[in-house]
Amino acid sequence: MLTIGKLGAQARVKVPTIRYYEQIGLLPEAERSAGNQRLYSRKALERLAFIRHARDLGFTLEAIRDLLSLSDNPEQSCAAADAIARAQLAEVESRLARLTALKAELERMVVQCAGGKIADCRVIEVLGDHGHCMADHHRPVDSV
Amino acid sequence: MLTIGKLGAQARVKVPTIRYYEQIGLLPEAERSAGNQRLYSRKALERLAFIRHARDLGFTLEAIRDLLSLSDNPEQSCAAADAIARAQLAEVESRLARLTALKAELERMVVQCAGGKIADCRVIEVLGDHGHCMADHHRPVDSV
DNA sequence: CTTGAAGCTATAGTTGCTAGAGACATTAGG
DNA sequence: CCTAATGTCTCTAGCAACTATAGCTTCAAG
Repeated sequence: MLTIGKLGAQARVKVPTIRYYEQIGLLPEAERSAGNQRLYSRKALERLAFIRHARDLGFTLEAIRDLLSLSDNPEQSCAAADAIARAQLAEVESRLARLTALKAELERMVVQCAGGKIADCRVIEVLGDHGHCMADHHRPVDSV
Repeated sequence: MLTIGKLGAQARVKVPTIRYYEQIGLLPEAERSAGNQRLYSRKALERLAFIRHARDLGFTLEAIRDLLSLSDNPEQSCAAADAIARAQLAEVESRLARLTALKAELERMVVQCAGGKIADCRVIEVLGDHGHCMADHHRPVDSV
């Protein structure tokens, strides 16, 4: 049995984050020691590793909740999990496209800034005028 | 003079967002009509367009605050604005790299899911096991 | 002159954590 | 065995950057 600190170290998840996951029901309530400290099994570590990995891949906690409920009921069809992963892939591809356009524009801005005064600064100028845009990146680029 | 709704439409910024920007001091307090409604000049529209564009490019509100104070003092050197833009570019490049790795893994997951039962589903399996990772994307991928 | 859209303020909610306070538990060293 | 340091507990509040709701007032069109 692992204490919360060891668990966090093994899964590379911070301790308050683990407690937060328990609070929102993503992790079951942990067993407790005589002194009321949380104790975790190897199974709990696997579940947390699953969550950590899915977060790294950009899944929201809601999507992870779905995936976990799928893996808790392994007799169902794989289609649902597949759909979640496909949706996630589409999202990632869209973000990639927008980020690429965005990178081009930032590079253009930086190159054009010739080290003069603000008054001539292309960074400021480009930011002030949509007409200078080369690409259609005009949708919120919020989260990976 | 524009009402807040017209301003929002022209800059493609939602009305509550404009009020929020005023509240946090990113926009100056607007003039008011006799009936206490906010009125905006063309200058205000430009400032809001600047913010909108910078947000699209992924600048934080804090970075935008800095850029705006630079553009309010056009006699200074351009170096600070350039530094902000360069930092943003570096951030975007790092996100691009991680997203690309992530996309590869999601594709692999989707391909491997052959439409069977969850018990054989690679989506779940890959997410549960860091050993399956092909790329080093194991850093928080939080925001674009 | 009426009615419906648009505006106002204020507050609370969102996502995914992170940080702090103050109290109790555990462990390593002397 | 005692103590000091570290770890853990609960609870609350805070972060970014909005978004939504409620309950009101104002404005513009017909």
